[in-house]
Amino acid sequence: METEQDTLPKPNDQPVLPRSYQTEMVAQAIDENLIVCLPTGSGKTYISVMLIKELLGSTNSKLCHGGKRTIFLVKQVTLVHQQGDYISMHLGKEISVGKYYGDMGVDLWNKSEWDKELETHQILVMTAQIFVNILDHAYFFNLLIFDECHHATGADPYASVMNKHYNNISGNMPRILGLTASITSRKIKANKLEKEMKQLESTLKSRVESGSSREESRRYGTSALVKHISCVPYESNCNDSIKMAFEILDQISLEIAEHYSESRSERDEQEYQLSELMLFTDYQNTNMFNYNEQSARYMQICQSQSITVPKLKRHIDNIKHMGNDLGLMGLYLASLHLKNCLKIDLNNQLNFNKLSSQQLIMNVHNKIELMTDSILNTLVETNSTNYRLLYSEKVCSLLEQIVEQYALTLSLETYDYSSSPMKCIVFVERICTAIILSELFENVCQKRYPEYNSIKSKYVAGTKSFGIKDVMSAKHQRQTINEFRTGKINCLIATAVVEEGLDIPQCNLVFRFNKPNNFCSYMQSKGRARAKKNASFIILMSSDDDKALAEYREYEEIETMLQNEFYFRSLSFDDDIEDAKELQPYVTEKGVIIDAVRAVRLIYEYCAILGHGQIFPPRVLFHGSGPYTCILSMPANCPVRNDIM
DNA sequence: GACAGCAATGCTTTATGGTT
DNA sequence: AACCATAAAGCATTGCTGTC
Repeated sequence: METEQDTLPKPNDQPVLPRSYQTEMVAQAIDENLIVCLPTGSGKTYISVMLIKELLGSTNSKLCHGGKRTIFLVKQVTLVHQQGDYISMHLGKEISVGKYYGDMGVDLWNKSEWDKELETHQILVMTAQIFVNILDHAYFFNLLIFDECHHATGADPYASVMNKHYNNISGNMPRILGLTASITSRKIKANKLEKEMKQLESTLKSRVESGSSREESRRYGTSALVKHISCVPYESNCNDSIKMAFEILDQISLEIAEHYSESRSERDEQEYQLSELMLFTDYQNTNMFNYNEQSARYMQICQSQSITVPKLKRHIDNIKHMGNDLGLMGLYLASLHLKNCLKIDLNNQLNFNKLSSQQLIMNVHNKIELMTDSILNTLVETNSTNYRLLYSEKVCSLLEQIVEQYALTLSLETYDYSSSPMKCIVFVERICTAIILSELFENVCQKRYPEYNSIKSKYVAGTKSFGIKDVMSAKHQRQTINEFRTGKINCLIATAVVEEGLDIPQCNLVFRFNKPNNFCSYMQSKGRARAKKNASFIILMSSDDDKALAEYREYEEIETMLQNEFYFRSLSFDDDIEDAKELQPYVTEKGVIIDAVRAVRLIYEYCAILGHGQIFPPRVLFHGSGPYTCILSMPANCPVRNDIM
């Protein structure tokens, strides 16, 4: 995620110099609880490292002498390692960082074991759930960092940490730092952003600070070129025989639904009978036999329904979806999957099911087999050169774009990249899309069209899924991503797993094949596109889908709002305004009014331009409470050398 | 007073994750 | 591997409101 490109410790690691907005953020975080809102890739984790360093003082003494500890909370287990290593690397050897997650059996630990851990480690990285568990032991913490803090909503462990334990405590409240790129994970309208932001602020008892209105952080954030490509939906392109295949699928779907509702009414009846029977059962003698029999029958029906039939329906829906999204080839590959699946089912699980379900499955299997082997197969064979029929326009333009970009990258490439010059990610919504699309690529690239041969693709998806079964263990995931990092693969097809958590290298080409589910998702996937030069973020959408277009526009609006929001907010809503009002705004000869808040901002911007923030941050010191004086020390490379009063 | 259209609500499906 | 939880989209239902 937003660790820098060199997350893996390298031998020639150069010391990272803080950028001015980072220093500024840290300076503010020392004084108040803060939610840092910066785009992916701008070094949020480094800000937390700096803050940990600043507040290290209170973690030095032993627990019994009033020593406190720093907690870094993350959402996922993989992030425990990733962020833990990052922090540990930047803090140096003398600071001890502990890592904790559920698999270690920490839940079984008692207080004395935790005492030991807290005594030996000053910084503890863990998943939020574990922190909730140990909070009962009443330890003291100086600093609480929430990684990806936009998750702090509803009943999330993040929120429950704040709500349950830090609601009424005023004296021993730790300093809180939230890190996020997107404020909210919900899908929201631009005009609701304000509300969400307030909500998050009140949950974390912090203030949102997004330094991204300044030039410098923007430079380090994502600067990908955004491109929208609208494609004609596949249905309008296909011919009658393909439509027929879809009709068969519809029919099967209908049959399943019928069967389902039929047996559901049967189940309802059984349930009714069962409940009737229960009223008259004395649970001791004669009626017991009836009751047992009835309930056994009921269970059987429940089981046969709940396991196979809805699954089958989902499968069919998936296939239809594939067909519409990817084209004939996708339809063919997907139904091949189902055919094999059903064959296995027929061999294994048959005895579990009721007779009518058996027949249904058999029936569906036959139809699918017929469709796959005779209709689709011949269609694919006879149209083997007809691009437009085999693949949907979305797939076509995806391929075209990749090839185009590949050529471009090759022509621009300098010598420093020994591995693959191109790294490309395609984000899809469903796991099955990822599977089928990668098969499709393989098909296209290796067999039919050698000009696409340079594309080597694999997919990454979550471990748990329904529908098309294809085990994707965490180990397998890591392995695939490693291959991607080293350049063995140059095109990764991924679901939302990759958006958060997994450590993905920078890419110069990122696609949204399906639309993102929410704003957070949009930001994360966009944040993946940040190569040194010529990174593109390409959105594919269907041309008849006005809603999707509106959604993207909405996201872009929110994005710019996030960059500017902070400035407007501090003028109109924050309690800063009271302080600011006390100071007379400065008016230039031309009549431009600069008030206190704006002035501070201007100074920081000026400094950013001056030294790219790597020399010294400006320091502002306030004295007194009523009419106070302010000492401003400018950076060393500023022409104004003396302190300004 | 009847009917159409829009907003709020609830249910299901599709993802993800963590823990046992 | 199975279970739980969350979030959001899509769809259907309900209820309100405005118009004829």
